[in-house]
Parts: sequence; structure tokens; C-alpha cells
Amino acid sequence: MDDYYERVYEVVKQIPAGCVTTYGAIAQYLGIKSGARMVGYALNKVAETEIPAHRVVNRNGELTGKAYFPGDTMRERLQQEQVTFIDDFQVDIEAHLWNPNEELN
DNA sequence: ACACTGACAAGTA
DNA sequence: CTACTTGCCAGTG
Repeated sequence: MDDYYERVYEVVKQIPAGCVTTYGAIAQYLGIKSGARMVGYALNKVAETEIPAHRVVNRNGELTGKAYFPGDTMRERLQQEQVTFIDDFQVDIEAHLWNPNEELN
């Protein structure tokens, strides 16, 4: 177990409500070039934890990981955060995009 | 050590 | 926007 997952978790947990981000944004924040796959892989293992993985979508704004959540939990939760949906399982990524690199804490 | 899979991204057509 | 190809890294058998 490398610290890789830890980085992903910390970043995802910092995503403000009503905002979404992409795997690529997280990957870049971690300094990876194409670790987007690893990000999704890591989130899969924490889909049932306190990690708000539902705020992480792919570059197309699609809720790719909805299948790993019970029922439509992912979609409904985002809607509760007032996230704009342009489709039942696709959010307006450009309207709610949150980039961790701009936070830089 | 080898092969396959995976919540993907970026580029090109 | 869609469809196809390449790259990339970790986990599992």
C-alpha cells in the first residue's frame, strides 16, 4: 500500500459541496501524468467510506462510478448538493468544476 | 516474471 | 458531440 491512495482521499475530501472535479485534475494535483485510472481505482475501494467520491466524475462529466454506489445514491446526492445535471447521469462539469491545483492549501 | 483488467485522459478524425 | 488509438500505473490471477 503506497501513500498514493492517501493523496487521492485527502484531495477528494477537500472537494466543497456543490462542486465536482475530474480524475485528471486529481491526477495532475498528485503530479501524475495519466494516473487518472489509479484515482478511480482508489476511489472504488473507498466508495463505502467517508470519502465523497460521488463528486468525482470523468472528463465528460459522466458519473462513471455510479455503478459502485447503491442505487442512484451518487446522482441523488449530487442533486442534493445543487449540482446541475445535463442528463440523468451526467453533470454540468464546466459549471461546477473544482480544481485542487487552484486551492493549493 | 507474464498477462489482463480497470470509476481515465488526451489526441486525432 | 461521437468513435478510435495510445499511454499510464496498480492490483490480481
